[in-house]
Amino acid sequence: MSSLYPIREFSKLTGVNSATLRYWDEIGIFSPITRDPYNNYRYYSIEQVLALNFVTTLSELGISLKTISDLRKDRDPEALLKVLEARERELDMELRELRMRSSIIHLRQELIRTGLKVDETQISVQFMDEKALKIWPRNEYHEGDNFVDPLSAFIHYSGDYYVNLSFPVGGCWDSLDDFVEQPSRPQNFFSIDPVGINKREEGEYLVGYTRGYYAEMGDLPQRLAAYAKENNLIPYGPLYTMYLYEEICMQDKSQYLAQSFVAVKKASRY
Amino acid sequence: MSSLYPIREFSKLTGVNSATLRYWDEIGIFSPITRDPYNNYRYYSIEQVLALNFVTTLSELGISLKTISDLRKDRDPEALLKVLEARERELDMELRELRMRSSIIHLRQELIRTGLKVDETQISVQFMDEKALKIWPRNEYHEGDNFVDPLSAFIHYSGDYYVNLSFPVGGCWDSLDDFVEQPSRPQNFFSIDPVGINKREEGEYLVGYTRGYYAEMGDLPQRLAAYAKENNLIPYGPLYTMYLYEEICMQDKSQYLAQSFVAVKKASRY
DNA sequence: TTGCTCCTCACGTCACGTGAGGTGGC
DNA sequence: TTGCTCCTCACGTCACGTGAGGTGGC
Repeated sequence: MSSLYPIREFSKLTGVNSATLRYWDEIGIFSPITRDPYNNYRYYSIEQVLALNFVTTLSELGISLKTISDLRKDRDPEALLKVLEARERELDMELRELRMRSSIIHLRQELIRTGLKVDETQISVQFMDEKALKIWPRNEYHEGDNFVDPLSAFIHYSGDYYVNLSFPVGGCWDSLDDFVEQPSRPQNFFSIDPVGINKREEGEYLVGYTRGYYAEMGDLPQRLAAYAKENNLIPYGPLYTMYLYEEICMQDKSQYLAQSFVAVKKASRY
Repeated sequence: MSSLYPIREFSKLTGVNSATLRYWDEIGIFSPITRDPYNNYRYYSIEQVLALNFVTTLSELGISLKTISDLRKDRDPEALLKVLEARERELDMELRELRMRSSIIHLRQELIRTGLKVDETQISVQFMDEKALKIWPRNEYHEGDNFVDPLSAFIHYSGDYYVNLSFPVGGCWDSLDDFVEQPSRPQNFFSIDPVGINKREEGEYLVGYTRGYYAEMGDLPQRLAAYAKENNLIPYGPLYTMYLYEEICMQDKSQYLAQSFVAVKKASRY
């Protein structure tokens, strides 16, 4: 005859909180092998460590106590197999989502860190790595529209394009010239999405910053253009604008921090 | 002046349930831009879609509403960065645990599927793949001990050995001969743990089954030995026993289904 | 009057954790 | 008597979801 353990000892042995053991007893999922008839103390046997382990395992797998209780009432390998198969599919989904959330966090951190270490007043030339993007459909503007109109139109239909709006969103113009001409009308929006099929190419970029609400670019277009001219740089390809600080980390809408950049090459000498 | 959306429209636009919007308003995390002074209807603006998106993103990242609310009260890039860094570390842990749970489920399924398709009465020779194991310390038996004693002794100290008891556990003997001699005293326990440093080698195995409670092996040792002899097979290496059906899927303890197997080679002809 | 959207308020959910107030045997 | 472990019962937690009962304007 093996010895019996009162609840606290059994709790230490298994690492399961006594409150949890009482709760599992109450809902009939796992009960002590015997009770003291006088004081109602719970007593567990050593073999119950193994039995308890199945319950904790299933519970840690994220299977509800209701389902576990059903499985324990009507024990059947096929029923268990079905529950496990279903749960595995769910876990697969959860894994994929967790990985996505993790990369969202990573991208946000990059933006904020850039914001923290930057000298906002300076225009500079920097090497930037290749980055996967998802470029959204071309924006259409009507009289009096600002960036909000095509953005909200798109948000309406974003489901159709498999766009995840949790990734950082930016605006892009076909060229620096377009940015100078229409600074509050990006020709496309894009999101920095690791599974995006578009690429922002690696290379040397002309980079500048400005404070202001969405699409309020101040004199940044002019400053970029002037710097390029003075330094004999030829801008080419699209101009991208990202918000480093917005809604989440700035109270004052006029203090959102935008970064704009466009690829450049040295002008040849004659 | 852009148009205003009542709660149901805003809910459709953003995919956030109206009850959730009301709750977020109540706890002060995200409120409509205005209210109708007569009937208290909530009205949201299109720009709020972007603002709401940050809240849902942070919430989907698993950041508590309390933390989000703190971040929104005192918006500061560094504070947000800290929260994101902490959350990223947590997500890393969660990812690792999810992957582990997923492999636990996978291993359990394998055992049950084997049980479902097996002819329990037959001894057979089967090819088995290599498998990672974690072999536990040598069992010590005293007078009158059965397998439960070293098992419970080990469970006491399992934390010291970094053993995860959620993986399927089996017993092993140094040889078929040892199994025949002491069928209820495995010399080691082991767990099928994908990060285990021990290996069960691939090859041809002599396999048999029996019903009974843990360590009640019936005549299985003799049946295995007899089959080997009749078929000119030489068993070598350790004998492994796994439970295909136990506690989780069998009510009747005498009906647990065990599988035992040992590597074999053909005896040479003279 | 009917139908519609919205409102507030209260209660339910899930798996416990925490504490109050009390008991039994050394 | 004190200290200890255990007991039961009730309430709190978190982020909502659901439903009851009521309002305002077409």
